[in-house]
This record gives sequence, C-alpha cells and structure tokens, in this order.
Amino acid sequence: MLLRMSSLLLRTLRDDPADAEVPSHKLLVRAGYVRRVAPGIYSWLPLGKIALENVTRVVREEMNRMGGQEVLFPALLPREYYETTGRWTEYGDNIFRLKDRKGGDYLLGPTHEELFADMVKGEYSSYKDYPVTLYQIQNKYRDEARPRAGILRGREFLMKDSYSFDLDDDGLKRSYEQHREAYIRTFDRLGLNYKICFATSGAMGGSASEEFLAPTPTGEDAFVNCHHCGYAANAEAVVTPAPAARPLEGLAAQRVLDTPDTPTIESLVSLVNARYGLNITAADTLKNVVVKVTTPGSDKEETLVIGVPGDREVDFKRLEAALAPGEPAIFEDFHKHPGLVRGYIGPQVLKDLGIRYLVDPRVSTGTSWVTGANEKGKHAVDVVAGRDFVPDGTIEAAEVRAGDACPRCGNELSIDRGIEIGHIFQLGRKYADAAGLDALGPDGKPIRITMGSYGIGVSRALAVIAEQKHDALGLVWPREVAPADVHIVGTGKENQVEVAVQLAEELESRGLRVLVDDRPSVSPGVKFKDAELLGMPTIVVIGRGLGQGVIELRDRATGVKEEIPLAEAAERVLAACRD
RNA sequence: CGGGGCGUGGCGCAGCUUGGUAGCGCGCCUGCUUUGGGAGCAGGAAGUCGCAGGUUCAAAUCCUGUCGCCCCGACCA
Repeated sequence: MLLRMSSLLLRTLRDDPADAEVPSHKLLVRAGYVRRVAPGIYSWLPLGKIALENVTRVVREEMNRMGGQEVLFPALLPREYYETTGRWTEYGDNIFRLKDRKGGDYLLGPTHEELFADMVKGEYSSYKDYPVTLYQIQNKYRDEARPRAGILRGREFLMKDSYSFDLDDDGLKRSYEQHREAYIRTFDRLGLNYKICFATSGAMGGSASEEFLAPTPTGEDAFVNCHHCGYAANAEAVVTPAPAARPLEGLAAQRVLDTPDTPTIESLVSLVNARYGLNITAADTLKNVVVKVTTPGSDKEETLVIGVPGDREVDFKRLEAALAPGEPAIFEDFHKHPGLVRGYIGPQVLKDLGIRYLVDPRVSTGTSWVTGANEKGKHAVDVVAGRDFVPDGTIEAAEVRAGDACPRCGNELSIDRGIEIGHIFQLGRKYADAAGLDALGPDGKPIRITMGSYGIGVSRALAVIAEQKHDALGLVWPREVAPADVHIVGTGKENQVEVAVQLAEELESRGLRVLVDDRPSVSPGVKFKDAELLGMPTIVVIGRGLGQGVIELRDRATGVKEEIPLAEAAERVLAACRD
C-alpha cells in the first residue's frame, strides 16, 4: 500500500477543535482521521478508516483463531425480536426507534443477542452441532443521554460481539476461557495497556464475568486496583475480607446511653466522646440502613436492614448488585414499623420484629459496636455481634475506598479510572429460555443451550489506543494499528521529493505500507509537524543530507534519529519496520 | 433531567455592554521569493451573523420566542 499525501484526502488542523476535551478526540480530529457529523456520530476519513480497519483485522484474526465463525446481522431490526425478551421496553430511551412506511416498528440494533440465539435455533437442532461460537463486527446504535469524548462514547460505534453456545456448564466455561485468551492476544497485539477486572453480571443472570478496562486519566469507569498483586475489580465485585471471629467471653456488657439529638453518626461520635469520656470514631459505630426490596415478576416486598460501619456510606450500586435480581429502594414507611426508630435503629430487636438483617463482613462475630438502642435519643455501646444480635448473613454494600485491604494480598487498594474495551461473561440460559433454544440430546430429550456473551468496542479500542499512545506532538500508533509502517518526508529544493517517491515505491514493492509526503512546495516545518501528528511508527526524512547521500531515520515513539546512507535506506527501513 | 456555557466564511475566535461599511488568525486560490521545524511579500475567493417574530430610519448588536450544540452532573453495555 502506498499513500501519497499530494492526493490523500487529508487536512490537518493546527488548533484543537473547540468541542474536544480528551486527547484522543482532539488528536483524531486534528490529524484528520475523523470528523463529527452529529453528536456522538462521526465520519472516518481515509487514514482513520485504515486505522479502524487495522483494529478490526486484529480482532477478526483472533476471533477466527479461536474458532469463531463470522456472521453479519442487519443493523436495522424489526421490533419482534426485542419483544420476546422484553427489551423493546426495557431498553427505554436508549434505543433508536423508527417506523417504516406501513407504520411497523423498527429499531437500530443496540446489541444482537436475540438475533444470534435465533440464528442458531433456526439452523441447529442436534447436540452433535454444538458447541458453536458466532461473532459479528457491526455498528451498534445507542441513543445515549449524553454522548461525549468523541469516539470514546458515541451513539454509533463499531463493536465485535460474539456468543458461544454450549450443551453444559463445563462447555460454557471452556468457551469463556477461549474468549479470555483471545481477548488477551487481541489487546496485546493492539498495544493496549489494560487490566482484567472482576465484574458482576447483575440482573443479566450469568455467573462469571470480567471486564477489560484500559486505565486512562479520562476514563469514565472507576475500578478497584491493587498495585501490589494485580487484583482488579469493579466496585460492585469487590469482596471485603472478613476478620476472624473472636471469642465472646470477657467482652464488656451492653450499656444504653442517653444520646439526645444524635441522628447522624458525626453528632453521635462527638456527643459520646464528650459526655461519656469514650474515645470512639465513626468506624466504631454500626450504621443501620433500612431498604425495601422488590423482585421483578413478583409482588413480594421485603423490608431489610443493612448494617455497615458508621464511617462508610452504603454504595447503592454495590447493594443492587448484591441483591440482584431483587431491586432495593430507599425505605420511607417508618410509620408502618413503629419498632424502627429513625436515626436510632439497632440490630438488637430485629429478630423480634421479623426483619432480616444483613451486615458488612467487617461486622464479624465478637466485634463490638456503638449503635442505636431503638429508642429516640438513646444509643447502646458494647453491642457485640454474635451475642447481642445475630445477623442473618453478610452483604457487600458498604462503599469501597482507596486504602482498603486487597482481598487477595491484603495490601492497600487504589481506585483508578479506566475505559471498558471488552467484556466477557457467562450469560447462562436467559436468552436460550426466551428463544426456546434446545438441542436434541442422544437420549432424544431436549437440552437447553447455555450461552456466553462477549464484546469488544472496536472503534472505542482505537480511540483508547490514541488516548494511551500519544505525546505532546501527536499520535504514536503501534505498528498493527498505524495506517502505514513508514512515513517518508521529502523536503528540499533539489530532487528530494522525487527520491522520496522512489524509495516509497521500492518499500511498497517489498511489502511495506507506505505514506509519502510528496507535496510540492510545502515547507519542511509543516511536513515534520504533520508526520509527528499523524503518528506512523517510523519516519524517514529525505532532506538536506541528500547531496551527501545521507537520509534520516526516526523512531516516532522514542524520538531517536539516525543518519543512514541512501544506498542502505530500503534495507534499514525494512529492518526498522520488522522489529 | 439539573447546572454552566456557546451559536459570526472550512477551522479557531473578536465584534454585542453603548444599534449605523462584518473583522482577525489558520486554512484555501494566484504570482514572486523561500526550503531542516507549522515561511515572507503582494493580490484574491469565500459569511442569509442558528431560526422566527418584534422594536427602530437602521439590528450580528436591543426585546420575545424557538431550535441546535458543548461542558459538568444524573443516567447508561
């Protein structure tokens, strides 16, 4: 491939676009890779299209290597497919809906689970056909409330999604592992820096689930990261290490204290310390939060109390993940439960009230707490877990903070930011159930198929590479992604451009992808700036040294420059590009 | 949905307070000069000032309405 800048549709911009905030957005626009068409919707110019194609190629090669078969579904879909799983309504405002001339409802696919399940159901019916993995690389459409950050989070984006279909749980595990390996290979080849994070599968009903997160300062997902052992997880998936149970013997007996006007933890701590000479902190108190839990598809409603150390808030997302598929809501009906005294709730009476009590794992047997005495203006101290109350279980609902102990190695965790570029999870039988996807088993009985679901944000991955691989001068593409291996700059008033083109043609004939700056009468400064902005990994300058038979070879990433004889140019460039 | 901001040649912006010839930089075109770090000089093309209504002799500028966009937050596979 040989691209000539004299005819390439490319205009670089000297200034950052006004609407861009993050580096990838600024650089991809400035370097002429993409142009905005509408909020969250972008066109790809020739260089951008080639780079995107390169990312796509890597993803495709690795999917094929693991045995995936590529298919292509329409982006424009009839409503029926999304009705069987209830997602026509569940997806809400996030889907683009439209009508055809007859008034029929259509949507632009935000994801294609239904179509995959349906395709397999339509073609396969015997256990002998399984397992199978299908994938597609297709534009997805989501009418995001607020698209932002350019290509990173658009309303139209290119995604690879794949699904595995297995006869049993062991098969699903194997398919999942294969995807995991394929994703590692893919992201390694793309030169991405990423972490594999434990995730929760939430209401989707699956079991194992991991996210591939690329750490960037501008990332929109916070995740928990252990810099010591490499553990990484979503806040929702973090497991709190529980202290070992301690013996109950010899612990001070429970006492009730007058604590007027102490509805908050802060007011309680300062009053208790001042009036009773204690020396407690918020972490010594036990905060009890009442929630109402409903389960979709059932009219049952449970009142539940959650106990967490008083220095921590309840993280609602963690709570939701822990209770899924139950859906928690803030409890307001104190008038219906006279036993629950707002601001002074203690766990001592919950058993008698018939209310389930779940605690943070830190509230282990033998720990002693300051907590409500279930009477306005009174709190109890030395309330011991396992003696004065017995929780019905533990729950991961307390917020996770930087500095908490790593569940794997015990060192301090930090909270980092990242962008999700891939997600793998064991979906289970939800969609197979909805689609009635069975295989006929050897005994003549149907086997319900179990599915895995796996995604890679392809256009997003490209933007994340830009986000992670750039410097003050411009983009710095890894070779797999770069639109060309080498960018040859010809500058000077003799025959430099001519020589540049000759070298470009030779290198192309020997298999390199070449971009040559053959623009006449463009000043050297402009050509250098453009070469740095555009970000090809290797840059060759044919300029003032040409009279002495010398040209310059530069490495974009390291900035290292080297003078080499023109006679050796082709060999040296080839060598540099094959490192 | 809440908060903040912005709509003026392809891009980035000034002008609006105090109404009166639409301006600057980049880019683009022509010519000459220049050629190792976003060149110089000269000439030139290009804008219904988001849209609609109003006030006025006169509106980019004032008033009313409306549409759109960006940023922060809420939300979100």
